[in-house]
Amino acid sequence: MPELPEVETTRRGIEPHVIGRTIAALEVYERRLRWPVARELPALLAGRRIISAGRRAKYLLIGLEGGTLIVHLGMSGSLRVLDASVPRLRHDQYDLRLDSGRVVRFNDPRRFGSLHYTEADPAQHRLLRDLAPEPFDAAFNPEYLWRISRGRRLAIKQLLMNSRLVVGVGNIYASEALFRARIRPGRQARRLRRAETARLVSAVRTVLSQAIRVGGTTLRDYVGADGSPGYFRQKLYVYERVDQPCRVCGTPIRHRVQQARSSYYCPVCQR
DNA sequence: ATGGGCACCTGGCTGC
DNA sequence: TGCAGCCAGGTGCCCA
Repeated sequence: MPELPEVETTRRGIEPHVIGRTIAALEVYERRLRWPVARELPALLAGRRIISAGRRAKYLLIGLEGGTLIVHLGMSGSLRVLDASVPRLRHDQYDLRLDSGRVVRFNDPRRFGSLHYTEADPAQHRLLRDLAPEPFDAAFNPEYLWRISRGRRLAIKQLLMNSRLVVGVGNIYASEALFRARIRPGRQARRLRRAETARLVSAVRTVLSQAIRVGGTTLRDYVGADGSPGYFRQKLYVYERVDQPCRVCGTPIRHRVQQARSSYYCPVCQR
């Protein structure tokens, strides 16, 4: 998916177009996403004003008067702001039509994305309530990572990608953060030393914020709200660079499969 | 409690 | 050219 930087880029992209706007209609063309889009949603949303565009982990939170839309982009989803006259394409599943004449259009070839709506506190929604602290919050700190990694036999990369423990980091940024922290992806979490947990917290924050700065990483499907790709791919140190020279020491980058996901690392820089 | 494996779905690429 | 097989940015759920 879109990982945190891509979701944040999307949030920033739609924000100026949606704040203060009223929803003219929600038009659902394909209800079958990861969970079926609720049939009653269009009737619930019509006429509501949008007051905020937020994010929690990889979820976009579109705040309305009296409720919140919870949007997930899955692996291949994107949200774009378009003129309502732009013809729909394959895999466009819904349009949030605004009173400005524009639409926020959701497209997701794999349909792993989702759309939920709640009138309660979104933080208490079942998809959000057990999420770990945001990476840029003070609560995500070396002490926190130290504490949650104690006694854990799973690989540190798996820990980074478990949203109950760390949020926002997916397969690309897990490999990239571990490279920057000089830790091999397969190391057991409980084997990390204090200094390493500190380096890793800082590496997660750095890599996410650098990626946000250039609009995220586009491998295939991802585009921002204006349709443009993210440029962080050019800054990747290890992801999808198997056999290419490490940008730090020149050693060929290695690839291994962990829990059916590709991991990339430098065998010299990372220990 | 923890951790691993599967499922959901489509498309693009590789190799026979 | 056709097609089988594999891989892809996520994550909830089930099982041991």
